[in-house]
Amino acid sequence: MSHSVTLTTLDDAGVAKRLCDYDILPTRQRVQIARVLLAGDQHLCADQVLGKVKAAGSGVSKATVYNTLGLFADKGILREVKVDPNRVFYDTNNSEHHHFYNIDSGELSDIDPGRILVDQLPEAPEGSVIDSVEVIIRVRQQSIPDV
Amino acid sequence: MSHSVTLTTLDDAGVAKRLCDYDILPTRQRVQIARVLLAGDQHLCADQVLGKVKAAGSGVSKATVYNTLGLFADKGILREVKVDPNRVFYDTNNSEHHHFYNIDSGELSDIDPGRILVDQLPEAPEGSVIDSVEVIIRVRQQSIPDV
DNA sequence: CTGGCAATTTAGACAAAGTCCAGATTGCTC
DNA sequence: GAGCAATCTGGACTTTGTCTAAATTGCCAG
Repeated sequence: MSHSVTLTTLDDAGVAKRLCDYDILPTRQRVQIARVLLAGDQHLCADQVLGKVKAAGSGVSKATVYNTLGLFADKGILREVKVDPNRVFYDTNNSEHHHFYNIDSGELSDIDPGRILVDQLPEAPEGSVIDSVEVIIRVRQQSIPDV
Repeated sequence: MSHSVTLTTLDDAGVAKRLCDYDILPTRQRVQIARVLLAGDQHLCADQVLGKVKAAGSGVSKATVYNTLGLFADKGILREVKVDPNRVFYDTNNSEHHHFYNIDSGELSDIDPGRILVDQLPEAPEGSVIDSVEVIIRVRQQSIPDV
């Protein structure tokens, strides 16, 4: 039932099937991008995905990577995380959870869902409906205390 | 005691004093930028601040606006809100609160602090300390239901 | 098979937000 | 008012992402 399982061992056919499950036509490029993404839980930005796809020897253009990541997010196979004003992260864990963002290293990590609780959600302003709730805990590298 | 009071009637001397309170040397440009910002509670991005400063007939360069907003945020006179990957918002309300972000209109609004509660804050990952906690509730324009 | 058609992909031009730099100004201090 | 540090400036540059028009692909009917 869980769709956030990620297997490094998924072959092209498996990836293609996964895409179909999400109502995505599995073109060659999409399968290649999905293979990179589904190699374990991770938080990547478009540029990193492009780099990894190219490193894997697959020719996929920048525009296609951007289009495809947007498509995947729309279809729900991954989640966009907007935490850094210069970069959108794509999270292969599409279940409900929140994030730590290390402002020094630029790294994103998941918060154990059991360890945080948002209560008393307010109503959206007149004429709007809630789309998503995101909690971002920004952390810094622990500084060495002054002696 | 509250430093988030904003007065449209603040004169240059008042703004300058305010800046000094925050340990900011009140240069001409900084006072002009502060006057725009302190004209009521608002959420502006750098571009909008630049536009307003120019509209007020004051010559201030783009670089200075960016530098100054960063400085103001560092000093705590305003807060950066990173909710949109292409834009940093500066919030003149520097007290603890969270935001609604309307993804259709691009508008940011405050959540009444009494209407939301984050509980059970998790510990930061090994070697890091919490810098800030931000809750963003993304909302959409309520769509007209299909008939 | 083969023509036709829609969806997808592509390279590269473009756009927006923000940073960087080297030189000019400003404002203190003595 | 000379010297010096801080600040400001225009403009080039960078980064992330979007757009466009043309090429490619996949698929179906005949």
